[in-house]
Amino acid sequence: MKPTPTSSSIEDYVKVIYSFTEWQDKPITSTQLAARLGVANSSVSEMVRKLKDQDLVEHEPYSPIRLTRSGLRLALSMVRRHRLLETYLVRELGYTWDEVHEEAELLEHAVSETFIQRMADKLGNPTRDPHGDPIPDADGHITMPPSHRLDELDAGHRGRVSRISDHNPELLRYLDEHGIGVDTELEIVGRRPFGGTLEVLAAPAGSKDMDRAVRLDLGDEAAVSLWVVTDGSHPGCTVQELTGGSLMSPHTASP
Amino acid sequence: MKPTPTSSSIEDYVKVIYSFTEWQDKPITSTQLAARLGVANSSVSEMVRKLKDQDLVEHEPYSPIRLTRSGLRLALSMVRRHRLLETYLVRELGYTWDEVHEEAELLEHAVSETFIQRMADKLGNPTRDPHGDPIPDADGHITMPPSHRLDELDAGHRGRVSRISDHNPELLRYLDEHGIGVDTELEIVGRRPFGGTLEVLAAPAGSKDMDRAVRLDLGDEAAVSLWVVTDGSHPGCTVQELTGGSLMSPHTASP
DNA sequence: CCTATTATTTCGGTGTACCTAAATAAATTA
DNA sequence: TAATTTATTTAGGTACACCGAAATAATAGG
Ligand SMILES: [Mn+2]
Ligand SMILES: [Mn+2]
Ligand SMILES: [Mn+2]
Ligand SMILES: [Mn+2]
Repeated sequence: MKPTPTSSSIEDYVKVIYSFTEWQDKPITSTQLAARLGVANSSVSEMVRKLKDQDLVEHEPYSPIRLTRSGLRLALSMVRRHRLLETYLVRELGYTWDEVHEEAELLEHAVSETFIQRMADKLGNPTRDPHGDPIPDADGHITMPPSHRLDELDAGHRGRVSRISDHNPELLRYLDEHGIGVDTELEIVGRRPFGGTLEVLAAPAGSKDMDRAVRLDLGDEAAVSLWVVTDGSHPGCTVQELTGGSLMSPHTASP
Repeated sequence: MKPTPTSSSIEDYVKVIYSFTEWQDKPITSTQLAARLGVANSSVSEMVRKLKDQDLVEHEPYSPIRLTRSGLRLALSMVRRHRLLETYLVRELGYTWDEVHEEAELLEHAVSETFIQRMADKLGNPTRDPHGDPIPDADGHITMPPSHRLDELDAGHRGRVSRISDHNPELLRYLDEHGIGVDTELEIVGRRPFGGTLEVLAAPAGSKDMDRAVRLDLGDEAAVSLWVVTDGSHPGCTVQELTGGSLMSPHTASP
């Protein structure tokens, strides 16, 4: 419960801890966190102790790591920064969706709260980034569409692409070349068992019937990176991730 | 002569060393460098040793510090980054000229070379920042207008404001409120001796005659922060600061 | 239930960029 | 010139964010 001097490392740790539970509910372990951050396990142990001192995470030795309320606040502010930056880079500076993640990963730690606000205003307060990920608002509210990972869906199902993991630029370029992007309509034709390819029909955003759809085989990496909302699921629920107070606190007096 | 792993500290040191000689020719001393960076003298001694190892500066103990050719290259790339960012913030995100310096001071270390290029393209490759400072082009060429500091000019002289030091936001706001900005026409009416105020007439950019000009007293801090080109001086000389190679080298493979 | 494997933490150590205090060189002044 | 003042460097130490290797806890297999 120290006075919380933040740093880009702390920001990244907290953001990764948050991201892990964004689309499923198991909390992250030390080893998983290390893998995602590209650091040694021992580094995570030390940093988690520090995060706990600063009341950003809950943690008992040898058990998974959970964000506290103020950790969640910081995480959401970083996620907001990251996704707004990605959106800005695409809309205002002509970046493609496979270029933005890396750039945003650094910029998110360097821009001021003022910058974020001006950017959000200029963009009209968008609610989805270029990969379909929801952008938390300035108060920490975030709307999660009820999505399913493509590899968990059976043949015959249809859906609209709601998000695509942005961590592999090559995959993004591949999908783009084959006409798959946010809001693309997909139908699962069939699947080869035991982690083989997934056969899908893809039609551009908005096409309700699959006439002009393209047939495509997707490998495992694509299948676990694509999320869809199935027809007839509820429109999306606003998750009140935080109550009270805006997100700007940790960054108003940063450096 | 090490393989040059750069860092934001190194970038700031080199940039400050460069800036010191941008408008006069004495090289910077250890103490002056420490003062401008806001660090202890001892920190400068250590860092200068490292800069010398990396062939970014020339330095003999107890003597002033000079950039080498590759130090100058790095410095110009940082100055370009800083000034393009300031220009972008004003033109695209509605910042005022007193807000941009601090923001650019951090962003300059975080943006990629791609970001710089896209920004420069969008702005139409500007050659002056919001404070009138010249922006080096991508090859390290920079055009310095033949400017004089206002406090070095005698009564009766006229000139056009070519640059205003951007380090004091309060001063920038003050000058702005009183109608002084880049390209304002100034005439020195008189001065109180011994560091007193300087009395000037100020007319908006473009006004050739001083009829609608405003009378104003400027204190010492304002006088040393304002630079003017006097009527009838040559139009400005392109200084070939670097020959061969573009500036992008140190940043293409940063983190 | 004991053992082997795996997960996690602890320990000792590194590089960067700072700091204060002490030592030394250079420049002034008497 | 000698003494004093000022500038600069060196010495010793801190915080941060890492690392590999060793120790320890948890889990899984027999
Ligand atoms: Mn990051
Ligand atoms: Mn994204
Ligand atoms: Mn800087
Ligand atoms: Mn400027």
